[in-house]
Amino acid sequence: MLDVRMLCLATLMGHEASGYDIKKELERGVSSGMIDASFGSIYPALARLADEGLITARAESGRGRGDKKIYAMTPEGRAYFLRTLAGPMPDEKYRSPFLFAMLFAADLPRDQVVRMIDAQIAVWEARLALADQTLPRDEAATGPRFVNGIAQTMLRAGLDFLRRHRAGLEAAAEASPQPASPAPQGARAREMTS
Amino acid sequence: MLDVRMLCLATLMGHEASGYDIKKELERGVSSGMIDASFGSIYPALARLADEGLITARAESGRGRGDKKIYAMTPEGRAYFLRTLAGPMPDEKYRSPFLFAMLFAADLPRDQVVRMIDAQIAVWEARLALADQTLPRDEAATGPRFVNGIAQTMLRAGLDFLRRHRAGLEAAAEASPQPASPAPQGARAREMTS
DNA sequence: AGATCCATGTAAGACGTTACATGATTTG
DNA sequence: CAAATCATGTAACGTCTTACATGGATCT
Repeated sequence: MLDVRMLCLATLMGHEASGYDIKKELERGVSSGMIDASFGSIYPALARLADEGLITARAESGRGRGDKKIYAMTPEGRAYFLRTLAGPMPDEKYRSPFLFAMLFAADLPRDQVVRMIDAQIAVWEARLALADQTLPRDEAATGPRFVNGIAQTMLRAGLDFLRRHRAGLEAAAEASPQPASPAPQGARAREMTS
Repeated sequence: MLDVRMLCLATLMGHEASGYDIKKELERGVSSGMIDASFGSIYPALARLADEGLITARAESGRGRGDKKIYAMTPEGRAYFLRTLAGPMPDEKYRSPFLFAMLFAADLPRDQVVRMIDAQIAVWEARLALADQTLPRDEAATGPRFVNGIAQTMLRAGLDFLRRHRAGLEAAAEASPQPASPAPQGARAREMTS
């Protein structure tokens, strides 16, 4: 599980929505960055879910913009969703191009490594800001608050680490200046270890 | 990038290997948990990379077990790999069934939530143990050390958070006991938590 | 002797993205 | 009026997994 179907159902657990709405919530919601889905997968998924009776479709037209299909959970849908959450879940997967690239930091020019770290800091800071802003003081939303909390905690730890090591690299660069750019072959960045 | 091709090249950056070897290193290596690949994608990828001249194939037979194809980087392969690392990278994606499920903690029976947290603690503890053990005191391997370091830092932060909240849930359960709903199922292992 | 590991590969199918096709409405 | 946003859908394509097909070697 944890496919487009579940993503759609998850959104509809909160409130009814159209395919378009769901896409937007996945982009700028609590789970943004975690998972994403495109229209090409959302629309067929919604059609199939409606077929199976897990959600209902209601057409809304005339008002403001044109035709719009609004989907809502059925009791069977809710049951199915919660049952699936209780069932076996696939392993988590953290797919990070940044960490992958950093594995080869020693083979890359130091200034490129610094640039990558800066970029990652920016990404995580943005994610942290999103988490701060996404969840107001809604006491009832324990689930989202929990997820936001753990995300913030881990992001802050990661950012700390990055900032400390970035500073270390800068210092090392001043101690032994290294010409920038593409593959001077012998050069190795060294004092990352802390 | 960050597909099977890059995964194979990444492994071969370190040392020559067969398809089988690569699979195993991806399973129990630094990047395990981050990315995985199956034989069905590795073997074709290696064949294509050899076709393109980015790696060489050498057959090794007779010794011990039967036929085995050992692949090794070419200079072009190395250049291609590093060039790709320097190029544009896709966004990171953290796909966590656990966090996804926790978004709906309020809709799930409390003991199921506790069980999920315990399971996640076990997973992260295992990952942490792997990180501790994976990297010896190899001073030269700055990249892997960096990646391991940040992984440990973030995992420890996450584990802290989970343990604190698990304790909070237990306390709440004693204050207002709530029966388990869907399937009582039986006893559950509990001693993993530390 | 049977299970498990080593070792390679192919084929079918799941799942998702990008690009295409279409059209109304709002905003600058 | 042009551009962006709202809104839905289909088709082609890519990528990866699962299952299949095969066979030798090692361990119990």
